[in-house]
Amino acid sequence: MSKPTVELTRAEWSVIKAVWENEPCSAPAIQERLLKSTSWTYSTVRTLMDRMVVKGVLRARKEGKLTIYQSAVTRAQAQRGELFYALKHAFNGAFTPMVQCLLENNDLDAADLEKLESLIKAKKKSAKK
Amino acid sequence: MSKPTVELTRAEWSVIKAVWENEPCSAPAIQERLLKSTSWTYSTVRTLMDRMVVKGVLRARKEGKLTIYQSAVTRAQAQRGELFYALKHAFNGAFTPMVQCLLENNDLDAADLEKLESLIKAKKKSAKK
DNA sequence: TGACAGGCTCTACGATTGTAGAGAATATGT
DNA sequence: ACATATTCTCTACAATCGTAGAGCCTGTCA
Repeated sequence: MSKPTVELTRAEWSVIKAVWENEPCSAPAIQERLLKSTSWTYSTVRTLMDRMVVKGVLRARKEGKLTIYQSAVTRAQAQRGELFYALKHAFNGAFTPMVQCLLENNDLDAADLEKLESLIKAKKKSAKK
Repeated sequence: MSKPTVELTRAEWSVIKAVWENEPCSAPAIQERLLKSTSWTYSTVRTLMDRMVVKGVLRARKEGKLTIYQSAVTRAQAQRGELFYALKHAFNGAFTPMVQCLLENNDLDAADLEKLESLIKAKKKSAKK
């Protein structure tokens, strides 16, 4: 009953990240926020946001003349969507090769590796229960 | 000097996977191959493949009247591209949260977890060296 | 020699994505 | 009452993506 897998385009990712960090917020606020990274005009941002409302990833409400937006999907949901997309298409759903690819292509320091190990241990415990 | 991050669309993923399993191969062969899953016509597949040549993810050569295709990127390259896209956009490049998300949202059995642990151990060793 | 089959080339068309301008509406300070 | 600034609405447009039809070539088999 929660959104069936969320899918965001590149531009939409920029927007929703800004929204998560500011919500509830207006379109001009988001445009401001994104200026450094994107130099998009108000029109551009607004168009994106309205399309996202249609897609159901943002929600909009009118407050006087201002339109106030907030996210309709959580960061975790969106992350899952993105990750599962990759998992499904690139790795045919195979989990381990995916992690393997991740491990092989990143410079992880000892601390990262420790962290991962403990995550796995925790997972083991909860699974075993 | 290898391709600067590969990006494939959904349809292109289907095609290139079929190519990897058949190359070198002709467009009709790929169409055949994909019929079960997609029921795309020859035209569709051919168009996709030619666009992929332009993008540089396939390579084509003429053999008599037949056009023979093969991949210009490896599976690993493409997987990396997809994964890094997700890593960058959804996780702002943060590795651990990504793995965490993976762990939290999949049913992994004990064997999977063992496998992961040993991957990490191996990585630790090679890093430390 | 004429009908097929298989492959090819060219063109198309609607949907989505990235990007934005023009002009209306409204509030605000003077 | 007016100039200004802010926000909004509407419309647009090129690029990419998913999908495919129409018609041309050529080898082959009766």
